Amino acid sequence: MNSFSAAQRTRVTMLDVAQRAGVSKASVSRFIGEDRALLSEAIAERIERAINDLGYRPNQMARGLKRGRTRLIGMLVADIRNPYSIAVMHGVETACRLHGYNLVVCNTDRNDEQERQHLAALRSYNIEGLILNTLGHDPDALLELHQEMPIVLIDRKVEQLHTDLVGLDNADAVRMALEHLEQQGYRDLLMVSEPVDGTSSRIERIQSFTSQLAARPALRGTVVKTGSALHADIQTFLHTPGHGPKALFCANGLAALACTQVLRELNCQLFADVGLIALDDLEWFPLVGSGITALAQPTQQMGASAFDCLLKRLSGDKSAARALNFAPQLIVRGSTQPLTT
Amino acid sequence: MNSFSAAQRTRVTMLDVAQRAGVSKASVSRFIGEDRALLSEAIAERIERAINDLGYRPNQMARGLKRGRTRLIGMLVADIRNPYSIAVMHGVETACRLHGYNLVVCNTDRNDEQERQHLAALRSYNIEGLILNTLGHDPDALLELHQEMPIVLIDRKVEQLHTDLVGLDNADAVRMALEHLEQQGYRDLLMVSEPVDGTSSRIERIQSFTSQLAARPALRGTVVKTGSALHADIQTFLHTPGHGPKALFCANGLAALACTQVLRELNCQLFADVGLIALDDLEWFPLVGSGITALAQPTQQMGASAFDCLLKRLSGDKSAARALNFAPQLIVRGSTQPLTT
DNA sequence: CTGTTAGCGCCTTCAA
DNA sequence: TTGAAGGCGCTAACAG
Repeated sequence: MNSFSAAQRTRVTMLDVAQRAGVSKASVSRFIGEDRALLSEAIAERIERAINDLGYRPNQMARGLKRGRTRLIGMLVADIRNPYSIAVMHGVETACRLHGYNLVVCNTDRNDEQERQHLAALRSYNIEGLILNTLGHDPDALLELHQEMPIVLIDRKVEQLHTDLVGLDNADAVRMALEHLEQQGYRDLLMVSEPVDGTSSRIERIQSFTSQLAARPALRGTVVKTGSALHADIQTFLHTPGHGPKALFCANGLAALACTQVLRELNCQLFADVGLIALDDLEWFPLVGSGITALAQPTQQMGASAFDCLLKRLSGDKSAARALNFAPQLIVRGSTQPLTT
Repeated sequence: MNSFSAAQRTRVTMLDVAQRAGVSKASVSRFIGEDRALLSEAIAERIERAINDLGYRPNQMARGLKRGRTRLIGMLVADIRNPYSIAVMHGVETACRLHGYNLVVCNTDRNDEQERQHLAALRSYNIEGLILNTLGHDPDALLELHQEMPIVLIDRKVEQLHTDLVGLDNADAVRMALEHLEQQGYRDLLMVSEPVDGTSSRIERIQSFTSQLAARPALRGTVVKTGSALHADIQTFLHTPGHGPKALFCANGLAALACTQVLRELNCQLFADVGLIALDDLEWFPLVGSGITALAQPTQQMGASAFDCLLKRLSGDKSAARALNFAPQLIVRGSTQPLTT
């Protein structure tokens, strides 16, 4: 028994307030809830004073237990060290605060077992809704969870899980990238993606790349994955006499990081030897070489939208699941300067 | 009344399990709690089966209400977009999971009002302990909170709040930076810090810089702050004929970002014209110019330690508050290559 | 308008 | 070893 658990037991409760104000608990409850209008001036004032004197704060656990409303939103993130996740989370968090919700964030570190554990935990805290950036390796668990609460998927679809989805318009993003690269004079492209592993956004980006290339006869392109072979893949790409000026298309921020590292290892002139465009925009993009051209996702807005979806569902919206596909914004920097060749 | 709140009301409860297993709630409670040893094999098995059949998950809210133990840890972060915060948070989160705790993260965006709101919210959820990276503008509120729960400060001290502190050994970090810069041949230094604003770690770094310079007669140095004047300050520094080779000392990651931007705007050769060392190590440091030399904080470890402190306090440790000052690790890159002049 | 009365889901004596 | 009963702090009928 330490001083803290003792102190906790002694926290001022609704009963304390009621007694001090000389009213019933119900009145206090009305005061702190939505029925304040029902109270007389006099009583309301006494309660208010008592609350302030005692420093009373309602216990959300107890409220939640009774009403089934915890005002808690869960967010499960596959990789919290991905700046994209942080940016979205920031948007969610802001929206939560604006609406009186709080956010419980769990990071799975791309680990299935951790995802399982965290989902169980979130459920046990009676979160009202879940924002989910999942590996999707266990759709059944998610389906079951969806029986109990609204879910919004972020960035990645899950087979058979028909929930709202907030993500990027991947086809359009790829279109913008290809169009820009072609305009600037690049002809020979290498798309670099993280390993797919069932991630829908990665699949969509790669498929869009492949299919749209077919519609742009001026361009040639290949796809490779990040990992130990990346160094060799990029080297091969650069040294194979090609179809014309070469550029890399990085499918997300981490791929951009990996590619930039490799280009430096290969002693490339950044970015005179090879162009580069990246999906996602990171704070250091302007600083590397002549700057990295980016397709920035409106992450803040996406986070806010995700929360909005949840809120709508929580207030009874039962319409069909929607997919919100946001458009990225092209930010041109030195890595795709028009070629003068 | 929507399908979700309805579903929630229907979630399987301890009573359901008890009935299905043909035992009392008390036995189920013992099974899921720490008294499983008291149960007979037969009953334990029946309960276990019932739990699995029904997919029962104990409701943490109810448990918390009864026992005062919510297994919830709060973490308040001043700026979630600072990679340092993320890294520490990642350490905390991992430690939490290992010990069966969950983490509620709040971001104040460096805003006092948001800090106040978030602290109130965390308190209302009966978190058991708090990891705090605060602006420290309202010590009284924190003192009061500390009556109720253990607090561990991260990076920043708060006057009169005598809690455990996890941070960097700032004096030693500055010593390492100065020693390295001097060894590499730099003589004229400019320290760039974010505006102090009462932040203890910033104050300590600046004070250490000033006082340690006095003990190194070979060096000269000045201190400036990030902000709109930074461009001019750095320009002046670079163009003032000086005491010898020049280098910047960035007091944290954000200062490093700001400085690198300015150096590019000034068309500096990164980093032939001027040296640079930064406190904090960011993923893009190797990619800029010849690479940025860093003093990396052991963030993961710091996060884990913070949680450890909390755990100790929660289990009754009442010893005097400790300050855990970690040492950074020097990572030499191109920005401080030995000068050959 | 206000108070009384039942619980929300769980844990914890206290008996059996 | 097990069960019954009371209550954690709060809300939601129901009376008055």
